[in-house]
Amino acid sequence: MSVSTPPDEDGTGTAGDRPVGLRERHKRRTRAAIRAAALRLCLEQGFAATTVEQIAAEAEVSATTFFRYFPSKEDVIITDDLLEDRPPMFVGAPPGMSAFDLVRWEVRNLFEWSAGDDWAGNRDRVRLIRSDPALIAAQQDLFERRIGEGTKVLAEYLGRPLDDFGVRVFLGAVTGAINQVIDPEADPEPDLAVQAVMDVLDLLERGIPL
Amino acid sequence: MSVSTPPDEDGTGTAGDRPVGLRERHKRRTRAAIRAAALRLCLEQGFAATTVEQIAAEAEVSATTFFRYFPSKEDVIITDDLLEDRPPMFVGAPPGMSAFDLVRWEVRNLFEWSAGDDWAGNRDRVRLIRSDPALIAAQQDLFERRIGEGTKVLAEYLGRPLDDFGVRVFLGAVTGAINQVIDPEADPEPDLAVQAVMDVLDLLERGIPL
DNA sequence: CGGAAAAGTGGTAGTCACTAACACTAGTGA
DNA sequence: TCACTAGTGTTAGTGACTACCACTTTTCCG
Repeated sequence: MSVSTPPDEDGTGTAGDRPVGLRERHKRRTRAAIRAAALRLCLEQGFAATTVEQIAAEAEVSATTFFRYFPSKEDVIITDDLLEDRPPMFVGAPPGMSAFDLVRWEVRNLFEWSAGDDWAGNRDRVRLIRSDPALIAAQQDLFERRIGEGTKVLAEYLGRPLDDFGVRVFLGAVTGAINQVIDPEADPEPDLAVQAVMDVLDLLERGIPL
Repeated sequence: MSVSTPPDEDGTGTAGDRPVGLRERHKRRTRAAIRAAALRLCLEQGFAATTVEQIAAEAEVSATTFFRYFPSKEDVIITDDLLEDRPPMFVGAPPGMSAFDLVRWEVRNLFEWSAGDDWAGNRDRVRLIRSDPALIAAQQDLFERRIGEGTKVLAEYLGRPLDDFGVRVFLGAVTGAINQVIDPEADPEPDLAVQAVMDVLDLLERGIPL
């Protein structure tokens, strides 16, 4: 059992579900090429100093095409097809856990999952995101949206009404705390990050002694 | 004692500290005029659909001047001179409180303070901010920055090392939870909002029963 | 009081993210 | 093989924001 292997994302097109025609294959390759070009250029020059035109040129497409693949300049960096294809948070968890254990379970899964992928687990990418306020904001945004979904699932799991006050407070507190702790980490050893998150959860569960 | 009266912001220029020359007076009036124009137009047409040129025209200045007063289009709405001039969070609190009581104290002060002001307490403004993702993001940003300052002050107040792990977790949790609760409120009765925040703090202090 | 310095303003031109419309090409499915 | 469709490049445009320059007004000081 455990976490299933992430699908390949490198453009070979052996993964997906239904149609693996020439067209589909080409699209995946282009998408990956744009991502790679963006990361390369942004690491060199910084995100703000890199223009969409440059990225497009490097990936050998037009700027228009860039925007057909990614709705914004930030998106090319923060987006992550792997996570996108994942079910919403907490879905598929074994029943009967406490809210805290449920989060622990989800966090562990998340890290395991992304660690196996070239893009999602890419250290340079993570570092890049932390280096630019626009990227930080965009990621925050994405995070928030996921939490919105998570709230409903969590409420259901716990047998509480949707949009339950306690559930909202819980998730807000957990994610807020995690954000504070994960964000300023200089060197993002993945294992260290997981440990920090677990420490946060322990602290919140037992009550913060302040 | 208690909270001091907010300075006037309406352009009469009887408030500030040192120089109340013609120039300074004019600047305040212009600043207020731009704000008013922006709010009026954005409430009518929505924030996204309102251009800086329109706002500038309505306030009878050039677009260039607009950007001399406000660094971005969002800034004209989310910014708040009152809060800007306030000391950082937690400064001036009576000693010896717990972290939770300290936050309660700060929140109460904050609400009292802003309630007395035309701009900071403006309901339309609050509603407008909630209506547009760009404004929400910008406000979040401002909030985050304030919390950064607050962390240091809080650590010092509690006699802990700066950037203490527990302090960071505490503030992250508190603000994250508050965000979740305050944000989706349809009708922002100020007193209701305060009550919600207090409920959040109680919940976090006692431990969330989940 | 008068005149130089400083501060504020408008206009022009330019960059960059992003969108809409159109014509073109290449994979797809019958 | 032949229409159909999806993907692409080009062009033109909008809107936020910046840099620069010339002009006016306030302030400061001898």
